[in-house]
Amino acid sequence: MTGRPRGFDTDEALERAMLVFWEHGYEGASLANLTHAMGISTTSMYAAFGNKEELFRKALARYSEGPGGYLDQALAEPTARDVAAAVLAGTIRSTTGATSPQGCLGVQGALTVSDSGQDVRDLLVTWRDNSYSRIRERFRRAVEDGDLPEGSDPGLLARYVTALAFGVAVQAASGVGRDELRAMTDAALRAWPPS
Amino acid sequence: MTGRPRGFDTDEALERAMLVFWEHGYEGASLANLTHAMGISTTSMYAAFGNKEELFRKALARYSEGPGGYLDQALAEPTARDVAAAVLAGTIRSTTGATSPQGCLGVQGALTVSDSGQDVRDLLVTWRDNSYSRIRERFRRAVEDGDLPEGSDPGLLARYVTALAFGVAVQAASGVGRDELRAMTDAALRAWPPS
DNA sequence: GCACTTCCGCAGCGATCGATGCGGAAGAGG
DNA sequence: CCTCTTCCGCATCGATCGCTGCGGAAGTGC
Repeated sequence: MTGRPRGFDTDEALERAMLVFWEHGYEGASLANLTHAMGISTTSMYAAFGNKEELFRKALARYSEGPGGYLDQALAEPTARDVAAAVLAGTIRSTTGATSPQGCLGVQGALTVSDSGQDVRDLLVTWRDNSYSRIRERFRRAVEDGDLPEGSDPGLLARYVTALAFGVAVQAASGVGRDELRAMTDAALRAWPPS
Repeated sequence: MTGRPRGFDTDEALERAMLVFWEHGYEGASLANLTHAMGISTTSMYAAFGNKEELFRKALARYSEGPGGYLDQALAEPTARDVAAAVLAGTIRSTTGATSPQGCLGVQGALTVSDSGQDVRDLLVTWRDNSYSRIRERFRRAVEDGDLPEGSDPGLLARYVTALAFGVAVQAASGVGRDELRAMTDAALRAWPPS
């Protein structure tokens, strides 16, 4: 038997949940907030997503492919400079959108947590480290290609780009505007690559 | 009449509370965590500090004068380059200490909050903006002094330094080591000032 | 020693946290 | 229409949240 079909759109509900987590963080978003925004009851949420932590994991995955999808495209840019520029431009666009929360879910989702939230904090630490590692590997390839000066440290350059990106995310979360951040990263990139 | 004197050291208790807020954030630190670390009962905490939010405000003030005190000294450096270098060095030292929590209280204390924590979030937004503004004013003076090239944008340079500092704070909170961050900021400063 | 003030441990406040059990409603297959 | 499966609104769970009233203990000034 097939049974009664679900009465709401799972993707739509997950999108709404992602936005709430993005704005309030994992622990700052209560189930009441989430289910209200998703338009479903707590029962339906548990049946469809498991529990709050699983919901967050799925929301983070959706974030990575949606608002955070610029990273994939940035890594495909032809030169290391273009990669750095695309990462920073994407970060600024995503963290200062007019129709979405300010800042980056991967940064502000769970930078600090209570004793019971350590798993989610670790998840985001891994998420940020994964972003760093992918950029570092891309720069390593750029060195091999002769695109970056011989002897360049891919790890150092990736730390630099991610530090700027995370710094942008913090400032965006504080309300700093898109144009001002863009002017700042433009200036930083004029001195690319740092040595 | 004088009455019975307080049975604990207020400064010591505030120091302990600051460390708990630093590690877990404002909302991630429960009263049970705080009072246990402070070694006092909730009653004593309320009598001495008012309530949780007031305790946080006092802890933040203590942080600004203690672990965050490097900013004052950095602004007194003779050149803009030295100011930038001292800000970044101080940030790294403070966010990667072996005996204190990783990261920066002003960043991770309340980057995102629940509905009831907006006041504390705004407090930290103001705290970060104040740091930015002081650096900007210092750079403005550096331009007047001829220490920075004519036409330099003090606001842009201050955004750059604070973005790096906040980026360092996020990475330190993720467990990135002191030496690696130091190498990164050293490289960034070799291209100072960005234009 | 006495009177008086303040401190602080205990117990518990109402509210909210994440998470569930129950049972009628709703839709699918025969 | 009937049966069976699934969905989901309602009520509520125990735990924890920030916070406070009570009252004995403790220390101070006379």
